[in-house]
Amino acid sequence: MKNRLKVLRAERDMTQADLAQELEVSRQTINAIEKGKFDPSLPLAFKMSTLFKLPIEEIFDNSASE
Amino acid sequence: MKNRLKVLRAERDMTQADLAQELEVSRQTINAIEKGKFDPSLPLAFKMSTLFKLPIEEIFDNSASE
DNA sequence: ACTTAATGACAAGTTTTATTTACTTTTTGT
DNA sequence: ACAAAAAGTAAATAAAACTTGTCATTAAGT
Repeated sequence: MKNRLKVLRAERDMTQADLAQELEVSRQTINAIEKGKFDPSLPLAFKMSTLFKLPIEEIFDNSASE
Repeated sequence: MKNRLKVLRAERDMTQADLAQELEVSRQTINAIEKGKFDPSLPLAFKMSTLFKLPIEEIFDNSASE
């Protein structure tokens, strides 16, 4: 599934490690999600939503369900 | 995590089995999610969102992060 | 050019948890 | 009261999220 994490990080001048720390996951997890290797759990998605103050739908793009 | 699945089903006069079939999961999965036993995967959450034509945030309630 | 920080990738393992299968209980309709 | 449908639950399996560790590549700063 595609996502806008990279951009959202950039807008806030955050590194993958920064984001990982705030979300309490490993840096590799952020990297993997960012690269579309797998999807976050729903709770983690909500955590991102809260952090970025954006609805999940504006962070993740489910079109074509990849 | 709490959710409004039961109500959303009722509004559409759908049974757990009906919903399960539409989402291509087992009926027990729907039941378990509905009862808050666990959360759906993000892809399944999106599928529900599409089916009910509602944002994920209006189906699932993450407040208090239970 | 050199050094460091940041990202990307990946294997392998762990662990959580989503999902299924099977069985029981409750509800609903007649 | 009975039968059938719907909902609930438990145990087991399957799947996938997530970690740790490591290394290679790219970007940024001095």
